Amino acid sequence: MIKETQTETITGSRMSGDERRSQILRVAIKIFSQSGFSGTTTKEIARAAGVSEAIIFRHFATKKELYSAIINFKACENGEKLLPWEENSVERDAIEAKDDFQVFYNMALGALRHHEGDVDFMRLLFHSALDEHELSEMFFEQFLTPLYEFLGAYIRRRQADGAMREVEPKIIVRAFLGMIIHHSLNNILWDKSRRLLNISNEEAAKCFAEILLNGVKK
Amino acid sequence: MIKETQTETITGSRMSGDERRSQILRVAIKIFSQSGFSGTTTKEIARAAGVSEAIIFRHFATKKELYSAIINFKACENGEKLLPWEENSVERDAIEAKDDFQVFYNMALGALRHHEGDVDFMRLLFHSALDEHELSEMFFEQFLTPLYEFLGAYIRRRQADGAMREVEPKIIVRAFLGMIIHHSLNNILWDKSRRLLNISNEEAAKCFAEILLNGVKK
DNA sequence: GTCTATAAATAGATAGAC
DNA sequence: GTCTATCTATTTATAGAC
Repeated sequence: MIKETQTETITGSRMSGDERRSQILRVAIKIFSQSGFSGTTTKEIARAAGVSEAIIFRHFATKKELYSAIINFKACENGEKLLPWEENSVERDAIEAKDDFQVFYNMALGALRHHEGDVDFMRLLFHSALDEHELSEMFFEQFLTPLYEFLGAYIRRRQADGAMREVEPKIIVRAFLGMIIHHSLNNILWDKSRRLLNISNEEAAKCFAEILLNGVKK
Repeated sequence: MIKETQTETITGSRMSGDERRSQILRVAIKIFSQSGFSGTTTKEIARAAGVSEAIIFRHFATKKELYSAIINFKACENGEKLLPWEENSVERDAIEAKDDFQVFYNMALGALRHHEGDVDFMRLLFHSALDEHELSEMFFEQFLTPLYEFLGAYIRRRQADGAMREVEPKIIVRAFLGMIIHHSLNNILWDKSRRLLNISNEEAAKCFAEILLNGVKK
């Protein structure tokens, strides 16, 4: 009789409470990201995690609590490396040196790689945005807003240097993020087979950075 | 006793079959766009339409059929004015005259206005993309693909004229659509109160067109 | 064309044995 | 920590009266 997990590799012995909790969360992220909150059943999650539904409800009081717990789990998983652009030394050097291409190229490439490597979370983010779940608000407050301020501040400095045209920096940021996020969104949602456009992350980052910088240079 | 519709203005007399069908569809679009397919109940739709659930199932055999019927309904509602860029005379003239700014500005402005005026359908489109429903595939085939070809062809001509740099046209299209769609997406999903960036459609279209055209000009 | 009432299926959540 | 069995609420869908 199959009792042990079917999707996880750890088999043979019973997990500790924390291990099981983490495992359920990892599975839940995948399932929720596929079908959204209301499209996902606790039964599905239980099956994918290789446990009974009752176990789910021992670790999480309600389905909603499980969904919300994903936020913290992800936050911990990423350590404190939210706001990645501030910790990356290549990025810091490029900013220091006012090497515009390196700043924008590295940011684009980092984002594209991150999106590609965590499609599940990207989908979860869009689901939560449509559902108006708090996860979406947190993403906005803790990630999007700081990013706009950080990039906006850099652009403002370069405008003061006379290196960029006097366009509202936030609009420039939106244009740039638009290229990047929309490209990832296409890859994830509509053009999974890359029929419409099939380019490497490196090439995309290079083109986007060039278009933007030529677009705003003086 | 309240029997007549609570959300529709036509009251007093009983509707014809077709009228009722259309009314249910209009209501369904709104509700589905808010909560997605699995997040929406037929009871909700019935209540919002001011009819009993049984009526819904008289007009549509299943909930899924109702969801799918939205596609045709929208297609008819838009008449044959899909691919709007090919029918707009201002747009045609601008293309004829090779007035790049007018071409890109008008396209951006038209799209932004359209998104703003049909938020429900935009949300529906994203829901269906995450759900991998056929509506999303149709959008890709019938709208996105032709748009890439159309804009891509224009860019190719301008490259042949020596007016634009030799960058893969599809990448340029993606960058441009990215600015536009991501801007609308922000307005609809994350920045509904416009705290992050509050600009008119005209200003957004102008900035995006300028950034793109300077970005790719020779 | 519309309703009330209800069947049938499925969802989330709990109890109690091991 | 995990299971089987079960309860309750909700949801889709149908029947039959008006």
